[in-house]
Amino acid sequence: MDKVLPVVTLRGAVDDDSQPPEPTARLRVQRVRPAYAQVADELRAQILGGALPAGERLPNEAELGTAFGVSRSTVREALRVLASQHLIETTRGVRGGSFVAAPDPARVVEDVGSALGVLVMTPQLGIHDLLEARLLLEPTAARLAAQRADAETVAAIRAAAVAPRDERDPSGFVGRIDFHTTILMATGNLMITMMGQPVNDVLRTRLRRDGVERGEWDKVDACHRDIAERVAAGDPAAAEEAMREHIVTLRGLYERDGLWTDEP
Amino acid sequence: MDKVLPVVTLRGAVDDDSQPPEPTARLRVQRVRPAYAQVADELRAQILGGALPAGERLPNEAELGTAFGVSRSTVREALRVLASQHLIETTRGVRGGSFVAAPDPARVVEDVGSALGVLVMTPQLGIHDLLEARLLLEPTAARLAAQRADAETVAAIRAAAVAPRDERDPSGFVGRIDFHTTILMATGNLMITMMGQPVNDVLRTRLRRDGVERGEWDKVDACHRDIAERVAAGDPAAAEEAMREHIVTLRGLYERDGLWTDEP
DNA sequence: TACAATTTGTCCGTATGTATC
DNA sequence: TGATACATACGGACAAATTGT
Repeated sequence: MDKVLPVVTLRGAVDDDSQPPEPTARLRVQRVRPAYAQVADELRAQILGGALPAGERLPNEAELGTAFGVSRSTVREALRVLASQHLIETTRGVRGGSFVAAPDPARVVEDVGSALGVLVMTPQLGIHDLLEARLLLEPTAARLAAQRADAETVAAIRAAAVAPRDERDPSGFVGRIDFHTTILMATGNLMITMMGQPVNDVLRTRLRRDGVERGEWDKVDACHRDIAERVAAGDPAAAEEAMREHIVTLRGLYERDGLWTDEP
Repeated sequence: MDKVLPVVTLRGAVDDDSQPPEPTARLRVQRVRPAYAQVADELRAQILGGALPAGERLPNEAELGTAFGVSRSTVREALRVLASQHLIETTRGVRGGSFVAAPDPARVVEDVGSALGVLVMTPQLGIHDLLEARLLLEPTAARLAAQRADAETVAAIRAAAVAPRDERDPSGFVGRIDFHTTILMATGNLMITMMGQPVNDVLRTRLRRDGVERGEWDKVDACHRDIAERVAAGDPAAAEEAMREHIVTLRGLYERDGLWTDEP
């Protein structure tokens, strides 16, 4: 309870856009920053600034309230904000409380994906953009994978290439997209994985799985196995080219209409 | 107040991981989903599902409470979660309330950037990964820009190539672009822009700009002008190659240590 | 200018659920 | 089997902000 210092707990502080010489500003200028937001800001700054290291336990809600000079309800609203940004985790019971969360790549990928997800229904982002991005990213990813994959990773890629069909995914649709995710992860570059994953997520949720003959999916599976083998062989150029051709083929499949739906 | 339908407002519902045959699970399984989270989930589903279109005004907090069978405090915590994810915006006063937020590319890029920000302090994501991702993305972006940029875009690129660095321009999406962002946007592909922008954001905030002789920055500016001219000339291959060389050079500059700081 | 209406913001008090010892 | 220490949830009250009259 030492580190949480409410430096300036000014009630009703304005967030200082300093617009006295601007009487024309009409568009909803947030004049006062609510207390819960100020508390959240302060805690976030302390977390990101390293004052509160990962795993650190925060004071309980009542103590935070007195420390910041606000009520418990206000503290709770601030904590909800931080929790939804995965900066803290809170558990109940004695030994419970709010703890600074450790950065988790998987969660960040999720966050990025869901952040991008809200854009995908806008007319500003169409399937053509997604497929172009995929064509930009994944062939090179395949190249890097071929350069770097160790035995374990190769095994994972081979496994993903056979498109596991479970009861919830009889056509293997989701499994096929997972192959692409596996390739991305095989680059060993978390940034590249995170850039590519949202595209696959969106395709997974927005693409209709029916209306395609089984023969087409068989061809896709063959492509995947081919790519997997080229990666396993450690042949970067071949892997890249195979992935490129595969994606171009997929693009034709997707855009030969009917597969893309504007309704989720 | 019609569209907000609390389909199954079960209090104390378990989120069904169905792990009765697993008594060994020790690692904090979230057994019950708190009411505020359930409310947030339901509202989020309605927003993302399109049942609540952008701009729509939600019922006030009291009404939401009775609709979901929870108290107003609980509703408020749910609303804070949604607001922190930029799914709603809340204002006070008559005519105020909570409104479904319109998807905003600039905000999404911000979110992605801040989500990534928590990762760059971990050993799992180093500057090498960022620069590799940049090297993957931006040369091709330059190629696409050279293929597609119209006169106006070319002018913007030229302007960005000579724009002064280190200038804070907090207004808007276009306002705080640097040269690399301009190139990304010139692809005309929002997905590519959003994939590349976080990298630039992170580099901008985490890179020390001092400790480099002015001559080095002059060379960078020269590179930018060179790339801009190749894009303007509509020479995709030349633009791509220039950008690639430029980034490789930058990588050397960054990694010749001292430029990367682990303190924000 | 003043006042009323509406809605979020904030507080308090209390009770309950949950995990640990 | 309690006892403890947390978060979770409720309901009511009032304050503050914004808009309209």
